[in-house]
Amino acid sequence: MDKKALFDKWVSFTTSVHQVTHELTQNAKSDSITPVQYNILEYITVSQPVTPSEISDCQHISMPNTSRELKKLSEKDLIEKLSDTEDRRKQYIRLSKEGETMMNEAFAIVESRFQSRIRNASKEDIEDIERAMDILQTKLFY
Amino acid sequence: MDKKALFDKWVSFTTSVHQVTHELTQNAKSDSITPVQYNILEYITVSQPVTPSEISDCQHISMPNTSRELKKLSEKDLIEKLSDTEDRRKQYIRLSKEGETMMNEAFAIVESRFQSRIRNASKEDIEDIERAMDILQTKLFY
DNA sequence: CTACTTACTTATCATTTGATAACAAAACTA
DNA sequence: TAGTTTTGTTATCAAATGATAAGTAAGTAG
Repeated sequence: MDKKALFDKWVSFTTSVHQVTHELTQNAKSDSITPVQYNILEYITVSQPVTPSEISDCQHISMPNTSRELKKLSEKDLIEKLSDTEDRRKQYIRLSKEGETMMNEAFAIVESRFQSRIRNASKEDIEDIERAMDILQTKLFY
Repeated sequence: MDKKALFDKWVSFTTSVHQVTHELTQNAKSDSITPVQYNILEYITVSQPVTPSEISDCQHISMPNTSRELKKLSEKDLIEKLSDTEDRRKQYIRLSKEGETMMNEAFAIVESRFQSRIRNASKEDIEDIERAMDILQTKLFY
């Protein structure tokens, strides 16, 4: 297989990943937050504590818009802001108790859908899947 | 590894896929179309000819909004609408010459970024990547 | 032929998102 | 200390997106 064919395969593969991700995550989030807010919360969940700048960089949202959305999340009591004691310009963002509860619920829905998707997979299948994800994450999606 | 751990790995994996996809595709599209319009064109590109209903289903856009965006793409001469001769309610959407040119340019940018990402991969790496994508597409992202 | 369904369109409205300018406060640097 | 950079905020505006109601035209079923 030449490199052009590998690219085509990559296109098809990523399309499938996006498709399935959408299936598993749709309607999992609470209606009280917007899609962008959910993405931010998801990022905070796996990376906390994070600064607004990091959120801005990783989620590709401008600082003013990041600040606005964080303010809204804060007003909804889903996150907490802590000032860095060293550099008082910086803030550390964490999920609040409520935010954690909300994200746990969302993740539980997604996980149950995920588990039912692999319900019929054999032990060998699971190991194959695991290995394949490791390979791709190391060699392609680093 | 238990199934919970596999789920965690899946979360991390899909996050990476989305991250890298974003890197490779950012600014590849023409400024004259919106992100949603690009997604629609991308779908048409790989699946043409398609009906508005199929676009609506697969891209998760309501029929009224799909219709609106297709109208805009049509006004920009990027797509062509053909009525089905059998069932005259149906339409078949295809890229126009201009639409193809635009999508070819976008894909060329993405592909060159993709190729430079795997520039350092050995022949074995390429084969591993290829196999891993096959496995995941068959067993997980079907 | 009538009623119902399907495929798509038009119009309208509210919300979300993205972009920009202007600002403030803290930290760094020469 | 004066000027610069970093980090974040506020305000404002335009564009993109999502949702809904109402309508048309073609096909289908009784």
